[in-house]
Order: sequence, then C-alpha cells, then structure tokens
Amino acid sequence: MEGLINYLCRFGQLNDQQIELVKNKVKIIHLNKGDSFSEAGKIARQVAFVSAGILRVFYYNNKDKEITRYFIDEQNFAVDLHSFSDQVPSSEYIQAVMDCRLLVFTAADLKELSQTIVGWETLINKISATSLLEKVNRISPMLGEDASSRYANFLERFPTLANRIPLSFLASYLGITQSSLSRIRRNS
Amino acid sequence: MEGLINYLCRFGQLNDQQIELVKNKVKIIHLNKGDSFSEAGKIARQVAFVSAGILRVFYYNNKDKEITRYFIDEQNFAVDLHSFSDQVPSSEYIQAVMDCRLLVFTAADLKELSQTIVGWETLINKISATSLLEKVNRISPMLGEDASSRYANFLERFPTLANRIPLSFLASYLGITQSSLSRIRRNS
DNA sequence: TGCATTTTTTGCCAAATGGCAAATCTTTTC
DNA sequence: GAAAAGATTTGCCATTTGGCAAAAAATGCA
Repeated sequence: MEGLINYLCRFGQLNDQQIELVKNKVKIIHLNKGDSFSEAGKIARQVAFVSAGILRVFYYNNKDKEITRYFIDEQNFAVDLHSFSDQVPSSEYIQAVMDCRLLVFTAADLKELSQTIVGWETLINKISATSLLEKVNRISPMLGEDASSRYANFLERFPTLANRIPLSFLASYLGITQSSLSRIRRNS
Repeated sequence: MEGLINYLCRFGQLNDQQIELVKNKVKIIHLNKGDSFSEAGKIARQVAFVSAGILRVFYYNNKDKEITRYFIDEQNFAVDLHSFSDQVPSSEYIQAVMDCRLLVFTAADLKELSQTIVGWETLINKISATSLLEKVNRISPMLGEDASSRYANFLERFPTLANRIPLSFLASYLGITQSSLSRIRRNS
C-alpha cells in the first residue's frame, strides 16, 4: 500500500486525510499465474496497481499471432486506458505472468475520489500521460534496432525483469521468435 | 482554422464565444520544407496544429542513426509533450517534410484559455491521452511484423501519406533500410 | 533546355532471422 | 522420485534484410 501512495505522491501532493480516502477505496486482489486481469472484448472496469508480480499486456494480430505489448511490474499501474476511460470493449488481454497482488480501483472509485480530493483528476491525468509517454519512448527505439540490440537495450533498461519472464513472452515483446532469442542469449 | 475547431469539438463542447477565444489566441506560422518546428536540446515552447503539410518527429539513437518516430499530417497536433508540459529539454526534432502551415499556441496561451474556458484543461488532457494512445497502438503492432507487412499496414492505415513522404523517411519510420523498402515496393 | 543535386532503384553478397522438429532441461504433479 | 507437462535450446536450411556502391530516375534551378 505504501508503494501506491508513494507512486501517487510523485505526481501530486496528498495530505494524510486524502491518503486515507485513497486507502479506503482500494481493494486487494490476487491473481494466479496465467489468470486474466482483463480480456479483449470486455470493457475494462478497473485499474490495478501492481504491488507484487508482473502482468503482461498482449493481443492477437490479424494473423492470430500473439503480440506482447508490454510488461507491468511492481509499483506500476495497469489498465487498458482506452477501454477504461471510454467504456468501450478492450482489444487486449492483461494476464498475470506469475502470481500477483494487485491494488484495484473501479471507475466509480476514481470518480468518487475526484469529487472528494481536489486535484485528483489532474493527478490521474498526469499519471496517464506519463505512462503513455513512457510506452511510446520504450517501443519506438526498438524499431530501428536489430534483435540483439533490442534484447541488450531491454536488459539495460529492465535488468531484473528478464529472469522473471518466460523467454517466449520476452521474445514476443521484442518481436522475434523464441529460437532467435535463445540464440541471441547464448552469444552474449 | 475550421479544422482546428472541428478537431477540438470532437473532444468537448465549445460555444461560439469560447471558439472566438481560441481563435484569438492562435498564431499562424509557415515552415518551409526542412525547417524545424522544435529541436532536441531545446525546451518546447509551443504546440502546433498542422493545417497544411506534414511534420516528422525524429531523434538520433546511440549509434547516431536517425530514427523517425512518426509523422503528423493535416488536422493533427504536434508537440513534444514531455518537453512542453514539464518544460524540460526535448530529445527529439520536429521538422517539416514539406512546406507547412501551422496553427500555434504557446504554453501561456493554453494557460490563459484554461482560465477562461471551463473544461479546457480536461479537453486538452483528452486530446493528449488520445493521441498518445494512438501512437502506442500504431507503433506497437509493428514489432511483430516483417518489413513488408509493416509497409502494407502503413499503406492501409495512411493510404495518402506514402506518396507524400520521401522514401528514406518512411524507411526510417518502418525501421528498415531504404533499399529494402524500395525492393518491397517493387514486389507489391 | 540542360546541368547539378537529390532521391530511388539495383546488383551483389554477407549477415540476421525465421520455420520446424527434435533434443534437452525444468518444473509440476501425483 | 517418476512421469508428465512445459520451457528452452539446438540443428538444418530457406528467406529476409542489411551494407555498400553504382546506375537510373526524378527534381530543382540557372
């Protein structure tokens, strides 16, 4: 819970009373490895802050190939923003790569918070914008690189993540086959 | 100017008086092909709505290779969001692919508008979030695909853009060499 | 129009990556 | 602790893409 509060406070000030309001809204849920947090076709009803574990966001392209968009590890928010904020069916899956502990808000929770905490909406907007921007900046450099540089960059940027994620998921994230990734790993 | 107003109204209601306020703030600037709208190392001071022409956002990776992040064509906003909203030095260049006509707001303009138009900030936030989301969704599928599919998808998604952009820029956007793109073009 | 410049296409070959199936290793389950 | 299920590595070869330089085409400009 502390992690969540710290995270929020990086984006805006919250006094003790406001922190209590937030804490009271949060629900804790546990996912087992492989469980879904949200699914394509359904409307995203909640936002999760990952307090333990790793989530994976993926979808199927028009050739039915599974594409991993990104991973969400501890102390980060997970949500299909488009689905959640516009209440339209999602086009992606969010699943637990391993057992996870999530702190969850519903849309209603957030709405109530925005009515009781001045500046809450601005804070949430900042978080959304920042994390979207992070995604763009993380993905877009990958296109110019070959597979081994992509892997090297990933290692550099997320040193602890690589060992915690099955190779097949990482390969799908990097846009290469798992055999290729395995070979790349061997030669480095 | 109509284009801008239409664009804004897709994200929130504006009455005639508010529309006037917006129109009064806008400055029109022209860029010649190759001119910069903003540059790496400098702080982004303004936002542009592209009313004619195409802009290109790019940066140099650690191997000094020029990587095109994306193109911004007519009826879309261009801004280095991170630099603009946090007033930190930008890490990317925005340049005119061809002669351009831009409708420009400064940070001060936007601030004043947020003080005179109720809901302006929310509207701007929606626009930011939507366009960031678009970027993520546009870039992330590319990783799973081979070069020709990436080109094919680009054509499908931006049918009119391909002929208006030099091949070298498009190649850099697709993450392939220009020779490869040329060959791909021939065989399709 | 004609020259200079820029952009695009090609050829040739090397290097990277993919596809597929079998062989190993690991982990889980009973 | 064995068997089963799952994950990773490897071999073999086909295909894709890159690198580099030269040729061809398109564009700009005097």
